[in-house]
Amino acid sequence: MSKGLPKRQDDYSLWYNELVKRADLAENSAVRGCMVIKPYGYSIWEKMQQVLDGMFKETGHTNAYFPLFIPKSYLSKEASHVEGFAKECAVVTHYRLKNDPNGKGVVVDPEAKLEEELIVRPTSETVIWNTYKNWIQSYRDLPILVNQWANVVRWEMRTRLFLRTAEFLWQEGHTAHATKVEAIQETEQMLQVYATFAQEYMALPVHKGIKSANERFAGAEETYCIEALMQDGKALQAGTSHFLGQNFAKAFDVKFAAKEGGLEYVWGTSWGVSTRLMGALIMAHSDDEGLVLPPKLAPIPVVIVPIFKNEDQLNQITACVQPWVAALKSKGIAVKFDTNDKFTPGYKFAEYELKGVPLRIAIGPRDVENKTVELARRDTKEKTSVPQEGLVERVLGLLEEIQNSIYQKALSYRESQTHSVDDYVTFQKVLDEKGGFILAHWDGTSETEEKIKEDTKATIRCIPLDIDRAPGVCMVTGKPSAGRVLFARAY
RNA sequence: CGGGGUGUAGCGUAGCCCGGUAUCGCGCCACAUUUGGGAUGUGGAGGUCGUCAGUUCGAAUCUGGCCACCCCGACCA
Repeated sequence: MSKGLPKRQDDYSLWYNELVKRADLAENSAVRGCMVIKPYGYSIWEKMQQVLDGMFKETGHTNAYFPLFIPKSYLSKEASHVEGFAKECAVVTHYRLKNDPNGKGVVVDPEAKLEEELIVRPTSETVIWNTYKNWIQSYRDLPILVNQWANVVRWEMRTRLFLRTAEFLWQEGHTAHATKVEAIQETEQMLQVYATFAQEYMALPVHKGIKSANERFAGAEETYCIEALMQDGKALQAGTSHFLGQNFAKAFDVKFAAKEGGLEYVWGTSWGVSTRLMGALIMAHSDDEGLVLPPKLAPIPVVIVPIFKNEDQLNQITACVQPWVAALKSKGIAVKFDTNDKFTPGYKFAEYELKGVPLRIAIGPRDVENKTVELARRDTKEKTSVPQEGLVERVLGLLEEIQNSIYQKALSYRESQTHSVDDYVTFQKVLDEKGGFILAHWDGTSETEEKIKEDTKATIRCIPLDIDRAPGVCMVTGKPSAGRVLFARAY
């Protein structure tokens, strides 16, 4: 049947691509590597933004906006930063077009060459620290707690909808502090914000941890991250929070007069999550029938499908339904009452399943007579006939239960796909046969990490902060290890 | 960026080897009958064959460039 999705088991990445398109989340655009986020997909992103923005404000941050373009010279001021991003920058070299002398459209006007090229921001540390230099004179100006919602461009060689696109949407927080301790606290606080968001809203269990030196953000002293496991056994970095030390302050000469006297460099952090979270959300929960969305992020948490043969029947159903819609709305739950008669109920059932609507209520003449409705859960595919009495409370309870149940399912999947391994042979075997997270000992050197990556394609996702770590010996070199680290093949 | 593959109506495709302007299904439009798991019938509309150039009387078909997408690699907060 052409209407069915490809099966996850047959071809996971085909399943993912098809699901993103068929559920109307996004599609490829005419521009290489850049996607069109469609209304349904964008409304999920908006929900994410709304929740995250609230959490940022709650922790004292305010939004601002910095330029899309960064003078080329800024990027090179922080040595490791430029090294990390130089290979994937889009560059603006001219500012004007003119009519093609051969009469075919327009060409770049060679006389309109920029004195200094502009980089389309791959991230905004440089332009922001250049600005902070002017904002900061004294300890009284600190801390600065700013976030921006923006688009950035990284010229990736191989792109995938939501997971890696040449242009993507994200938020980037950039904070400046008087002390190292305070900056580290900020970094850790925002990591916790991300972890809370992932777990409580996305229903996505994540490990909090610290990146190894190899995987650290270009220009950071320490990179904290949250790591999630997808249904194909691959890991996905879902958010990062960087302690920048004084690196950018030094690069852009940002100093402040300390309370105790004397000039000191400012301490910085930056932290971000992107539309990649959409990819995580899709891959973590969805099944062969389509999307499975957690109620807290679903654009349509509840849909009511009336079943009717004529206007009379629809009117009777509408009379039943209207009070429920109003009551749920007053509790902050958006309900779609789909009275469209161009599609059959069966078609609608399939469509809302594809789109991941968490809870479906069907009501027809039979139900009107018996004072019942049919409730269908997207996550478990359970259908039950229940009395109309107390429906609103039942729906509220069920939404909460679905949210929890999706999380628990993802959590138990992750637990079942997490293995502790002590020797390198078993490590490779588990990786090939099962995938998932592997907790193993590592001697702490970049060389060993590099060797493991070359041998197995697995990387250290993080040095976990939320798992008890006991010393041991490295599975590769036999040298001492401070504790197990989290390995996986990753997106 | 290297290797492999693909590009024909909104979507999925046949035709390509062996040149003569295009097949089928889904979807779309109209009407009728339908509506509790992707309805049925009848009629109808819709195509610069990715794009640019070349060969030819004639190109979806042969040749070359370019573009995009998919898979594998390299790269990748």
